[in-house]
Amino acid sequence: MRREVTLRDVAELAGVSSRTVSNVVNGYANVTERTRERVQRAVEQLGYRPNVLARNLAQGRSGQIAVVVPYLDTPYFSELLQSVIRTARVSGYNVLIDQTDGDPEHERAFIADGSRRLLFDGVIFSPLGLDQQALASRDHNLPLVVLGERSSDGSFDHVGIDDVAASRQATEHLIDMGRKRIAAIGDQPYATGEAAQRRTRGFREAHAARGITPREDLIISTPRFNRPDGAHAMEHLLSLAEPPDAVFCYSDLVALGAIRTIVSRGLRVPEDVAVVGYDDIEDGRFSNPTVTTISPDKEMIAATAVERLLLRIRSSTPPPGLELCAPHRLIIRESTAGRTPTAR
Amino acid sequence: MRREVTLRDVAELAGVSSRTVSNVVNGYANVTERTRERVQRAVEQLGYRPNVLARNLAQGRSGQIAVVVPYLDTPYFSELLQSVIRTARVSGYNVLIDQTDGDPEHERAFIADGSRRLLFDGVIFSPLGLDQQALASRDHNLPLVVLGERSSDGSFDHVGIDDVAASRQATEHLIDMGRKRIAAIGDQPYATGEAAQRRTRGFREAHAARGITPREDLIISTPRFNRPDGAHAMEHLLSLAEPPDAVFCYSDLVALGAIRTIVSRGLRVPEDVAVVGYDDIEDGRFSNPTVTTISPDKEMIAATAVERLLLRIRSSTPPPGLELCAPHRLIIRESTAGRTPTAR
DNA sequence: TACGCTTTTTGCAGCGCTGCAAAGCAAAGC
DNA sequence: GCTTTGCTTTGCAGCGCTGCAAAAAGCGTA
Repeated sequence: MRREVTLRDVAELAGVSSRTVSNVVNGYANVTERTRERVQRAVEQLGYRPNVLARNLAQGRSGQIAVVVPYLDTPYFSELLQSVIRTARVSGYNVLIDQTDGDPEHERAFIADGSRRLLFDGVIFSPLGLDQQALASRDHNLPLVVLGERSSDGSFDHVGIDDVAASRQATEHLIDMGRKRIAAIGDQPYATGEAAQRRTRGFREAHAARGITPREDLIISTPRFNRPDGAHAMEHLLSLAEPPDAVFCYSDLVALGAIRTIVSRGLRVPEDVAVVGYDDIEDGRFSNPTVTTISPDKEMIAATAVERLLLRIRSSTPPPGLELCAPHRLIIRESTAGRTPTAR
Repeated sequence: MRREVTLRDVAELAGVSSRTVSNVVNGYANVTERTRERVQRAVEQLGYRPNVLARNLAQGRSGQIAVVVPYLDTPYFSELLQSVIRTARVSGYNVLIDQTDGDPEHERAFIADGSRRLLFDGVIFSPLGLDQQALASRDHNLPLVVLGERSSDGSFDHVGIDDVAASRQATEHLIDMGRKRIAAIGDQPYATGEAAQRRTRGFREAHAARGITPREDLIISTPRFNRPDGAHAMEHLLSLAEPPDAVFCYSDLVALGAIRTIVSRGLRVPEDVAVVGYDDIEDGRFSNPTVTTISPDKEMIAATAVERLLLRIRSSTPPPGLELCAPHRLIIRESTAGRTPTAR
């Protein structure tokens, strides 16, 4: 493997200093057209490519941002990641992705122990196993934007949607269609379940607003928000003496799992049990039945997260940590409204 | 922000040379216990963390591998990526992920133009828009493993399953359950559609093996393998004078889209139309009905790809490019077998 | 022609680490 | 006592690029 062409090689051929070549390559101002052309020609002739590693070291930055999510195969995250990658690319950043499996140690390693620090200039982080306190004890020099769980403590930005309002809206939709026994699947009544708890709060607020008392035995906890969890929880609910006639699920995956259980018991959605999900993943737009859901504006969440992170990376004095709220809307589909002739 | 602690700082405190500290930090042999301890203590006292950027430059490698896929939100890829990340991590590699949206220019940039070269030591690549020829004109110094499309030209490894055999098996299953008019959704009769063409070949072979002539108008091309494509193709098929009574779909997403269309027309799966998919993504295990599918051994594909890539990275003389075949099996579910619990 | 000012180009000193080869040193052999 | 052998430790020269500050070159004006 022949030695790589360096700045110096180009400089020699073009008859200028290596610093000038660097200036041309990086598009700095204050280079005469004549010089620029000469250098350009030498660059092409030698097939010069900047050495990213050397540049990184000299600049003390890597041009990469990391996105850390619990599970990559969760459609919500992969759809979100897609937008993050596109947005970051526009600003010249590569995206380094890692999944933690929700393991607190692994999550901690990413934002605290600095072993990989410098490999990325900032992190967009979706915690699952780390509580507020662990999050606070992180490396404070690391620009950080948090998604989903945890609210900001002022030292980082948090991007999400208004979970309480969204959940309330979803629940009110079920109440308003005349359902009397509404279940909730996905509560997580412990330190790391902030988002789940916000959704439960919205669920309760909706009941309160309509003057109803929710049945506590219909609020089901699940360890994660995936299909098996939903299927399992629904089995339990259907085995009750007075099973629910509607379910608010804290993710579309949970909803799909629940629907699967309902249908395989020979019951109908929405006639026997109406179902609302959360996240608006593509699955829910093509399932049978299609799933009514809370649709967060993922594009905006991704764009906002990247934008805030780059701002943090670029500013010498860290900007204040903001609580940023993206819009959401309730999308009504078959799982609460009966079948329509053609899929949409 | 205080200056980072360097090797030299540690060396000074421990009273040894910086090279020795380096040796200790990297766990090289031939360091006396006494020295090791002394250095270790200094490292901890100062909170020293190696500077990855500097190490990368000095070593001329980055410790990262890139995985390039067309679409991150395709469950098949995100499930596969999950395994790749886990496997790579064990060997001390970070995974840099990028999606190309199937854009040939973008794909090319990754494996040919070297602008990001050095940022990763090797690439696991799932091409979509690049044909065999474009693939051949890549940077041959870049260790490469290809997934899915394209077979190896001897200069890189290709990992996949036996598409022809799998497709044949899926189609035979439909024939053997007595279906007469079997459609195929997902053919791509152009240079970049190798995998699709292999599946079509298997589809034809199955017919030939049973002495049947497939109806050409039931072989439908689709630009991609996603839900909308499947839904759309199915609409066309159902509008035919003699619509099919079975469909072999080239991905589970296509199958889910097709099923959605069938069901929303008031027809039943599998009674009116039986459906087989490909990939065995989680969606198909919880959909209504669940989807019969070809299940590639994703764990093994991921493990093999990473293993071969690391081998390439580590060897000075490039090993021969192999054609590696992971096992698969046909998993029969409701979409070809009727509902399990309570039929409706 | 000289002077002050702006624009362009240059030289050099690192960034923090590792490869290489030589130096140091202790135990073993003559 | 002196050389040989084998393990430890060291010094130094980069890796290829950019930040900084100073030098050089233009340029308009006195």
